Amino acid sequence: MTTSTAQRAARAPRRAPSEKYDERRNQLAESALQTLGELGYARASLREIANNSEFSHGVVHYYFKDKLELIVYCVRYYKAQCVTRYDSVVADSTSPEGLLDAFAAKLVETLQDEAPMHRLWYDLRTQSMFEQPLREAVTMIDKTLEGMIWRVVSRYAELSGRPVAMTPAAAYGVLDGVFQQALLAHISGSPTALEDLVAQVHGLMPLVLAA
Amino acid sequence: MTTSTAQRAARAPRRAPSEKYDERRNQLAESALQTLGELGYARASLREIANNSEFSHGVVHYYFKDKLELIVYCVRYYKAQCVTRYDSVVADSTSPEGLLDAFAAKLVETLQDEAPMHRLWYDLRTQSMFEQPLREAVTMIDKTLEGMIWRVVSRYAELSGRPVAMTPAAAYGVLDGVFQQALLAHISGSPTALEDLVAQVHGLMPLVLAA
DNA sequence: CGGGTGTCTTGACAGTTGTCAAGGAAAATC
DNA sequence: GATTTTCCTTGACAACTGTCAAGACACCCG
Repeated sequence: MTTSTAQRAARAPRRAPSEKYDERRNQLAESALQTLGELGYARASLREIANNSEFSHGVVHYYFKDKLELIVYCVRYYKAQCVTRYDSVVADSTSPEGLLDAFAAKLVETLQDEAPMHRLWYDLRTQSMFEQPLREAVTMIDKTLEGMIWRVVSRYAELSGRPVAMTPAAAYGVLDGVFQQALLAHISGSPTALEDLVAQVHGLMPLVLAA
Repeated sequence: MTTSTAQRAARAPRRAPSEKYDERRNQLAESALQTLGELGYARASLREIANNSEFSHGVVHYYFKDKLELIVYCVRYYKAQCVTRYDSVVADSTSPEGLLDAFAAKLVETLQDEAPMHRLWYDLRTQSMFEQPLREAVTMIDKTLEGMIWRVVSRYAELSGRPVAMTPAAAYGVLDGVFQQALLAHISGSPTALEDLVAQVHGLMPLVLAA
């Protein structure tokens, strides 16, 4: 009775016409991600999110139980766009130097074009240190990103004919650290942030391989 | 007229009895840091901060113009406790292995004992990607931390008789990345987070030196 | 065409937030 | 001891938040 939305969320999605339901959820998620990327997790209210969509603020509770459910859905939705980001780099490269150049170029490209999304990700990951409900989704994505980096690194090792000298977690931590630094520098307006990142990655990648 | 606090903040601190003024500011800052470390930047309200002190919520505007001025003051105040953290490691070590062990132990110690402060720092640094007013203070501290790491790394190189193979920024980014990862894992309850950090640091530090 | 269901808007609620003014208490000054 | 200055509390304000109920609109099936 109070539950038209709850029933909806619980029951299996209505067969024929209700990809529309999931479609709306994704539409909401995309608007939300844009607003979240602009304002950050804390300052992005449901009304602001709805304002940046073509709907009104009440509609969120028709498609999502909570603000948290929306956020978590957004995070997972966002993940789908990330995982394959460097697959072409891995697939198309035929030499270690080529892979390195392509990888660095791709890093710079996404840092430039999707800076709001990246800072949102770091925001959410940090917030998960304060809010347990976020932790599961964040941990899952973090593992996914670690795997993504690991595919690049191990392909790089393969092309170099040398084994990787560290664990997947360490390789991810190292590269994530310099990427995060470059993101902050770039958002702060540093004109050399992008080239610095390229230089750092070129300097770092050989070090992840064993002598 | 509306400005008893503004005058106060602007004019040079009253000579004799008014280290009390700065003392209160520091007292407020310490309470605020504790609350901020517990709740994070977004959820730490001025009332909550004041509740965790021995004062009432209105007093904040007597000593600080803004919430932001309080936060920035806290960040700078916090910095003072950080910079010298590894100085003893640098001063007391006589061999590369000894320095490495002492450094890793210190990292684990602070990760364990001051986890809320560390997640607050990462929170504030991330928030500075959304709020320009935070950026200046954050950038300043980040540079300070970079210098702190650089002193460790270059001392390590000195003891090893080999030059450092990367820039201060890169070395800081790398170590900060793995530390942040370990912090998240530790807060998430991973029982191996601390030993993993030790292992990663031991594996990583030799790589920052040139062959 | 009329009833019914899915979709969305509107308006309201209780709670919280930063901010500040008015005033009391305490301390310092004369 | 009286008065001024410093310090702190109290209470209020407007704005904003997540949440949800009541109802309007549109669409489809009988």
